[in-house]
Amino acid sequence: MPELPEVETIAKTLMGAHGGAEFSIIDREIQDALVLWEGTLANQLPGDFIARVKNKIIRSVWRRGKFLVFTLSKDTILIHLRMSGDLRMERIIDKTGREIPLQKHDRLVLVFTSGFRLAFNNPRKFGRVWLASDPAEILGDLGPEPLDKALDAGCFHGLLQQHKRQLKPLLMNQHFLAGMGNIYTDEALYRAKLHPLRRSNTLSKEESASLLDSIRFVLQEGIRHNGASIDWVYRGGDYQNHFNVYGRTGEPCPECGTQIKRLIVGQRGTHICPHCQQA
DNA sequence: ATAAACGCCTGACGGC
DNA sequence: TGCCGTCAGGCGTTTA
Repeated sequence: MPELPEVETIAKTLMGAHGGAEFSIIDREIQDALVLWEGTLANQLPGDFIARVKNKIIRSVWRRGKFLVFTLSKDTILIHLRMSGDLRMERIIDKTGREIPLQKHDRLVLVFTSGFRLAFNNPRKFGRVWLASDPAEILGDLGPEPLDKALDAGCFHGLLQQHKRQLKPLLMNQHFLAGMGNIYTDEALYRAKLHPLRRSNTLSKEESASLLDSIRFVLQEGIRHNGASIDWVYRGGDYQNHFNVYGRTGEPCPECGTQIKRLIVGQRGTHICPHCQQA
């Protein structure tokens, strides 16, 4: 499910920003970890992972691209939710003293001494968890953060010029730019009035600047709405009610009224206004 | 260098 | 009701 705004929303929630301070994982001590599906661990054996996180304290939570990063008193946990991952911070014991059962597809659980636990639910088993002494081991190859002010229009134009690729797959390549996924890429290209198959090196400086502006706009709007909730994977945000093209095949373009068209680009469902976004 | 094809997994949904 | 194809917010590897 999650792209940059959804991961940002989760990170803020785990810092206590939304559901209240008791759901924060900051300064919580990890009492134990349950590895319910071994494949979840990308670079550790279950026994080694559990031993290394036990009795560690979570000092900070942050996001890089679509990765969630927990800095521990020693070592770092990194989580990528991929398509269907979700995190649940919840009480272990309910008010009547009964233990709350784990859910179907819970793959890994961090148990805190505070009486809460963080469950990593992951139906499709695509998501992964890493443990690293240095987070750069995992994050090192990521492209720039789209919301980082150090990335200016001129710089972005230069990056686009370095490739002769279709815009949409390039923007979704995490080595090129970190955090864009299928939805926000479609929305950004629509807002910039650029066709997803346009070659990246054919953009003018003005078009590159407009694209960067559009990327930032849709990401910031996504964050402001606490992300998007779609289908059976629900996160609590409502940005899905503000999509202009994604999932709106056959509906009128808000700008010109032309029917939104669905095509396949880079093996991904892609939504455009054929009038506003000319090839 | 670029991109298509495929694999990894489970679940929802629509058509028959 | 069940079966079947299609689709799904991601990404790595292989192939062309």
